Amino acid sequence: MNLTNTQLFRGMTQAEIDQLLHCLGAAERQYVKGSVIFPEGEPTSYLGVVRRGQVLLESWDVWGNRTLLGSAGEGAAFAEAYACLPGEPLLIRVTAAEDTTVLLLHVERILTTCPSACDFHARLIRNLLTVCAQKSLQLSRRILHSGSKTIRGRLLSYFSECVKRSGSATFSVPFSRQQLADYLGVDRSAMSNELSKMRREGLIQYEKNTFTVTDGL
Amino acid sequence: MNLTNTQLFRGMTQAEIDQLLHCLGAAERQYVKGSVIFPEGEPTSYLGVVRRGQVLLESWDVWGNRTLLGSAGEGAAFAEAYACLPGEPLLIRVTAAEDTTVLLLHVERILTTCPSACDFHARLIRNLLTVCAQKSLQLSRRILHSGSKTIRGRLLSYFSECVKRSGSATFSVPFSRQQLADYLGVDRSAMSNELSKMRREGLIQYEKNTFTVTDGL
DNA sequence: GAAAATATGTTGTTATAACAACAAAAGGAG
DNA sequence: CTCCTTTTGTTGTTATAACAACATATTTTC
Repeated sequence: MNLTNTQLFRGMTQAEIDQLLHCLGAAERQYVKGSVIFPEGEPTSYLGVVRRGQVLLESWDVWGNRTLLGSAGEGAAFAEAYACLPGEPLLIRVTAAEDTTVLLLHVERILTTCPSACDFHARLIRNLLTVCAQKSLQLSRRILHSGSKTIRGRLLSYFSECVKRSGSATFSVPFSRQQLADYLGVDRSAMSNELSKMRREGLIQYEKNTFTVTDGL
Repeated sequence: MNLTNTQLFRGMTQAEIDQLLHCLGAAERQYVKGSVIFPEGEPTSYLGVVRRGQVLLESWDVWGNRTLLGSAGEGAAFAEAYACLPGEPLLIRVTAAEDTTVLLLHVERILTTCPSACDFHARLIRNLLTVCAQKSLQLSRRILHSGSKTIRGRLLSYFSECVKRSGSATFSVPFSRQQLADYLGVDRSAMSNELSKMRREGLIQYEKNTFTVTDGL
């Protein structure tokens, strides 16, 4: 993943980014599938950017229910809210959904070093704000998808976002069935059942993680 | 509400804030209970700060279910994420829960005007980032409260946050019963029923909007 | 390629929350 | 104070999703 295409480094040249990374003391780390990148309950001073792979943001309650707050694919930032709030313990655990490479940036350095000295540093701060705002919207959408009381309603709400985002009636979801169920806050088997029903009724088609909304949604 | 106590203006003197407000062209507006401050679907260039009263952030799906994303009390900012993302249509509607006075700030002006010229302007941008990050956490908590499949689980999750935030086993919630139900994504009458059960079982006590968790939560 | 592990789909049963309808209480307006 | 409106609580019924258990399919590992 080229960093020039990420939200965080948008508007910068590769040379500027290289200089910035050096100045910020950025570290690149690799994680094997399933390993924990940031544990729940601990604060972090670092914000992450996915260079390769995918990370999951998940939480487990006392009864063992997992909630999936979301995922970050290539180029996406994660844990930026916590990194901006020193000492704030993570409500979620960040894990590698597959073998993943991430870039870790010390947010304090982004915010405190020479904010006026270099042009692109100011740009970086502004980009960070944009990323935070977008993450808020992502979370809002996540909430609205769970607004319906029925499984079908939640699926349709989620699918309609997928259609809008991909600009096509056919799209692939970045989740396994279990993950999607946890994201929508429903039981996996009940969701599988509902998906089958919807397919039988001609509302949708799907093959693995690729879905097509056949009815005009 | 004194602005020196708000997250957005934290660390500034009244004189600095006054100067800033003038420089930013801030506008104060009043809204009667129930009126719409920002309509759903429209973008906004303004971020709001509640000076007096309370605002609600709510959304309605096609089936008529209302979801309450949260509320902003005195001193709290709202719509900051949308204001930071020009052209982004609001997923929610912002209304006055009671007679309310708000301060409206044009975010572009915060971000583009003389970012290096004045000290407290840089401070404002940094504060805005903090506010955005905190809002993200608020939304994350909101999601985690709906993680449990049972009404009781959701109530306990929410109450446990209230206890933590207020630092006391007795706290008041900023919601009516209907609003709390919409916030937790459950039916109001079923929630009332569950609250009664929990009271009978000695888990909680309540009187209007003041709750006490009697069991060590 | 075979075996194991994991993921997905199916069905039936049961618990639970939604829903509807109403009663009671609280709050506001005149 | 009284009437009206709104909010909250109660109960019974019904729809629905959770759950459990299993079958099938897919992926991973050796």
